[in-house]
Amino acid sequence: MVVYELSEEQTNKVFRALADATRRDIVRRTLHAEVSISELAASYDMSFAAVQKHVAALEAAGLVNKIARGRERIVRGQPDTIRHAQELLSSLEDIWRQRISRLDDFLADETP
Amino acid sequence: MVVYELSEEQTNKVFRALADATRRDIVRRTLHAEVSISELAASYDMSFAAVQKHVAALEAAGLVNKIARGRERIVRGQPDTIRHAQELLSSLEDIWRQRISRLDDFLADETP
DNA sequence: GTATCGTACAACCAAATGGTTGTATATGAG
DNA sequence: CTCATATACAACCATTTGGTTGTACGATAC
Repeated sequence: MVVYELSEEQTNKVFRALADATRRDIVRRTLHAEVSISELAASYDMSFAAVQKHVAALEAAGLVNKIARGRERIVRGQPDTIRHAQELLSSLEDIWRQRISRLDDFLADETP
Repeated sequence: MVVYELSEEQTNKVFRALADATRRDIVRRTLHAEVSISELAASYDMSFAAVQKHVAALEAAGLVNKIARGRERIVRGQPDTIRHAQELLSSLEDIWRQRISRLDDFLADETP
């Protein structure tokens, strides 16, 4: 049930974007409800421009998108991209599980 | 069913470590089978020291560990840490699902 | 023993990252 | 219209990252 393939470069961006507590918090908040950039900026101890850059990194990764509403930009989380990241991690776990089951087979063969 | 809590800093390291194609490949290979650092280094178009640094980043993130075997260091993937990352992503997805179900409730209320 | 292999680690470098301030521009309020 | 708000974006800076080469050292092969 593979949905879409992310390029290596896109995958890098997704994980890179998630490797920062502020950005993870922005993702949480924008998945929970629609928030403007200035509302986000009010929450963090950094400049508006810094928050803007974090949102831009998340947008480039496809983890959020922005829509114009009046003079505000509403940031919305993109659950699909999170699912892509989950699928990649699941595929890693599958590799492990296959190894375990290979080991089980081996043991079943060797110890009759 | 929370297993362990990763500190923010550890979480950063995990996602940062996964934000690189070479490192993701190392994780895949070390989950599949035990591999020495020099075996890994032979696969990538970069110096031994560069691969060593990638392994060190993965080790600091808890995504692999190293054991000594003779003069070799065997690198082994750590599926538990991958599971931690998955749980974090799942918690983000849950936020989204809760929002959808709140929206459903609202619609059920408003449209009798 | 000596030579070689596998690893560790330091020093160095260019590029990317994560923050800042400052300026410009469009929208909404009064 | 004027003023304040929300955003965009450039320029700048310190730190981190991702690579390099070189040196050192323990373990194995011969």
